[in-house]
Amino acid sequence: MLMIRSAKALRSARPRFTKTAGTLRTSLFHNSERGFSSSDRNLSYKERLRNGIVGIKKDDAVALFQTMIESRPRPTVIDFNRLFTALARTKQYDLVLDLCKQMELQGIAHNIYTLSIVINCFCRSRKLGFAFSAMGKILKLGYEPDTVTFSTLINGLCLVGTVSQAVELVDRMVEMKVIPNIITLNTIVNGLCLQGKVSEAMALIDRMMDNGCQPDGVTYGPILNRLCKSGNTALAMDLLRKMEHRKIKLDVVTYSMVIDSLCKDESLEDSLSLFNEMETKGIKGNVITYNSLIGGFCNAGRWDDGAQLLRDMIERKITPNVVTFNTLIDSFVKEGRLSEAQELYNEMITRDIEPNTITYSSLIYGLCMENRLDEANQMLDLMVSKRCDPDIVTYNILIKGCCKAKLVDEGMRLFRKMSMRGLVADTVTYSTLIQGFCQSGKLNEAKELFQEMVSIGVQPSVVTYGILLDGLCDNGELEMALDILEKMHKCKIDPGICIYSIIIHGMCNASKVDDAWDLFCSLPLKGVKPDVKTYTVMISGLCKKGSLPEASMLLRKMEEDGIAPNDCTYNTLIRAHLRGSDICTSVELIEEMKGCGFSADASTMKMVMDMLVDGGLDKSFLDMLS
DNA sequence: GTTTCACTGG
Repeated sequence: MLMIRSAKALRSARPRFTKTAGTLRTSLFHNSERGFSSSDRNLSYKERLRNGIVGIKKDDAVALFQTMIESRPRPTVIDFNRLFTALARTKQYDLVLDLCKQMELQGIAHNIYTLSIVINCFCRSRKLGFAFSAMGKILKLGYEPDTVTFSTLINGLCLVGTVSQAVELVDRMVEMKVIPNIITLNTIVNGLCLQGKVSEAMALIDRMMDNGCQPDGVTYGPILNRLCKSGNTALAMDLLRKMEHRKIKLDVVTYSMVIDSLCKDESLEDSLSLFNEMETKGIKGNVITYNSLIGGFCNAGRWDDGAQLLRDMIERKITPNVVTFNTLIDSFVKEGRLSEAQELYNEMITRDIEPNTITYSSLIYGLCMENRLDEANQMLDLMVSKRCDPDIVTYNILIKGCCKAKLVDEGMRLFRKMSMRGLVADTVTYSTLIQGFCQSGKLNEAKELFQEMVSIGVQPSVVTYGILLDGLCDNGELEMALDILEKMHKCKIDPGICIYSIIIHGMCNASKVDDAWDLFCSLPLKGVKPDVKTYTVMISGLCKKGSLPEASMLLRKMEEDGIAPNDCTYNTLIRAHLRGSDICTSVELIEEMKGCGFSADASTMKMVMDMLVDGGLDKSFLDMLS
């Protein structure tokens, strides 16, 4: 793999940097993210503020505040502002507002900084009215609102989605001779992006640049994110180049967004070259960059390269996390490589990475695919014992596994177990079980379950209806299927082409090919466009009725309508013509099918073999098929 | 000395 080779070459070109365990530990203890110990509480508030209050927890903050209030001489408002800022950074806005009020009641007055913090907290809590009141208080107290005060309020307006008012406020601040700065601009750009107004955001930046304001990485972040999330990867790439051209420093986050977007677009080669470009500039990929790449490789069917990337990141001291392993495990499982997925799970445990619900659900899915239901159930017990709660997806996977193994009663047992654990069955749960009952020929149970979901207010989806109608048709209850179709019309549920295909199929199976044909012909009037499945089902019905010329004509019509036949369409027609001993047309159809890149399926091959044995076909026919 | 803005993975 080219990329990995080049990554290795890069690595050897850079100086190695190894942190010892000792320095790591020291740096950890400098960090105030840990809680306060009892000895901390004996420190003076000044020392505590100085020791660092980053990431302070609620209880510690309240205790510290209490100490400050009781201290004599009183701390200055500046010290309180420090505490409030730290708390606001942990998003505890209500607590900040509460403590601000208490401080005031203790006779310590707000200054303009405190009021800016208060405005920010109100804005972040989407309480714009109170934020503007605080602004009024600033004016009443004779303070002059500055760029920060205005920017904070502008951000508040952007957060509630009134970006036009935010822009008006910029005009107001300019009138008041307060100069907007880069943060004011970034705030407005973000506000525009929140509203999906990417073009306006870009235009604003250009206008600002004309006025001598230089954008930074923050300016473009929301735009780039928006472009990537809306699938405009090419535009995101263009913007990345524009940023480079404008000499804006790019970081790993910026690159990762575009790399992820390229991976999602299945442009793996482009994402790899961007990754290499980033690393060549000395910007090292992080776990998120690697997770995107691993996902991209797995999606492209390059599972082993994905696993190799995991090795590569470990070697480079980029620590994989639960997402890394989940991506690989899920991908290996879906490819039927369960044992490798299980090895990855074991490696997670070895590396002290805690599996989560997604990890276990993937493994349970893998076991279900192999009909290893006992082990799947054991896995469920294992995750519960490890305090990892199964969710509705986990249960849906297991229930589907039961139904697939024709153990629908076992599926019902899980359904009840799940409900007892407080999980509410959803449309997927009910649909799966209804399908299980239908496939076991237990139509009454299927109907009852359908009734139950409707009566408790779980909305059946088109998929649910499809499953039920298919089950009814397959079990000789076409009339009831038609009744339900009627009900769907009455309830204004758009059946969609899948449902019509199922009904047409049911009609053909019930030897009502003429009814099926009428329904088929009425589809355009209903505004529904037949797809390849609808055509194939109808062709199959005509063949069954013995109307081979009509069936062949329908093949031509679907091509005219721009619907490409698939292998199933061809095989259906070929078998029908073989059955009718029309060897000539069969040969023509086979040639045509081969030209489309399809081949004879198992039942066609079986029919050919049988006919060879009976002498109904020449041996040369077989050569043509291969 | 204290206040404002942003972005990445399942």
